[in-house]
Amino acid sequence: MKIVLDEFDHKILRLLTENSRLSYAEIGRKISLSQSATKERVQNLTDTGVIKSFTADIDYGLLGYSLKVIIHLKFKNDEFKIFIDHLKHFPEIISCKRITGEYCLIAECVLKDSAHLEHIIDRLLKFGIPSTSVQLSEIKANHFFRAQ
Amino acid sequence: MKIVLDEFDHKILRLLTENSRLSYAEIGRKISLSQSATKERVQNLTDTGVIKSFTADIDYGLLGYSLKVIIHLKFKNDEFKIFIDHLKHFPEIISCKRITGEYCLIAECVLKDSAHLEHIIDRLLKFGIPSTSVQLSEIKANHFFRAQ
DNA sequence: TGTGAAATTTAATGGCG
DNA sequence: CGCCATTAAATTTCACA
Repeated sequence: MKIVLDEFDHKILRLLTENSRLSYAEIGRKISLSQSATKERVQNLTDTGVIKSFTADIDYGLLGYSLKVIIHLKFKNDEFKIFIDHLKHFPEIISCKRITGEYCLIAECVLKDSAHLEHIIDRLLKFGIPSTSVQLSEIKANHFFRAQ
Repeated sequence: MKIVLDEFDHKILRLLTENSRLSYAEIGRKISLSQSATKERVQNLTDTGVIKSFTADIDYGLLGYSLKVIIHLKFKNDEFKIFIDHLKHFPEIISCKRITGEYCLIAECVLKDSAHLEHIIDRLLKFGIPSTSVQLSEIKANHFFRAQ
């Protein structure tokens, strides 16, 4: 199944990716479409699942969690499933994806300092083998890609 | 600098992380705060930078880009800077972070198929050495973390 | 900071091209 | 599908606690 979008839909997706709190009226003005037509399209995009969710990006550094790390995790056989069941006990892990390769999970983790990191690593070692990289800077974040 | 939030702010952050299009009135009802006080707080959270942005998450698979990969990139010396200048010519790369370790950049890339992937890898090889993992599933995505 | 009220702007719906 | 018109709801601003 492939959903084909027109120019209006693409513009809406771009605008909402850049600022998801724009009003329908505001979006409509920017793309020269009435407010009701804009609302209808946004509704369709969410109903079909093209827009998975509207979210806020938070700067955890400002809240005292200035260490952001990427943790790759390696497991024996299918033991990663056990870890996934325990993910809820790792609130510091704000995202986690399963990927191919030796390290089958990749997680983003938000931490106070290196002591906090050590504590998390100790806990992770009960499930698998972690490999940690410190995130230095964010070069591109959730950029909109215009599907052709 | 560390910003300390109270219970109201944390609840607002959680609600907006889960659905950034909630109205102030709706948020206010959920946390038992007037709509104007809620608006004031959301404003403060964005003005101080605690909320970096409001965005939409898009399902590129539904638009024909069903292959999502994580590409790690290795460079000689500081040649990664040259690549960063060319990032704008890689719209398929929707996020890119600088990290510590052998592979100093990690990018999320949205692709049509393996032919598309091959093409991207060929282009990346002009800048550095890529290592690619296919994203299998998203286990946790942009989860809210309640800073203590 | 928070509340409540008034004026302005949006959202939501239904009828029509 | 999109526009317009209408009603309900939300936003914005401000005075006051």
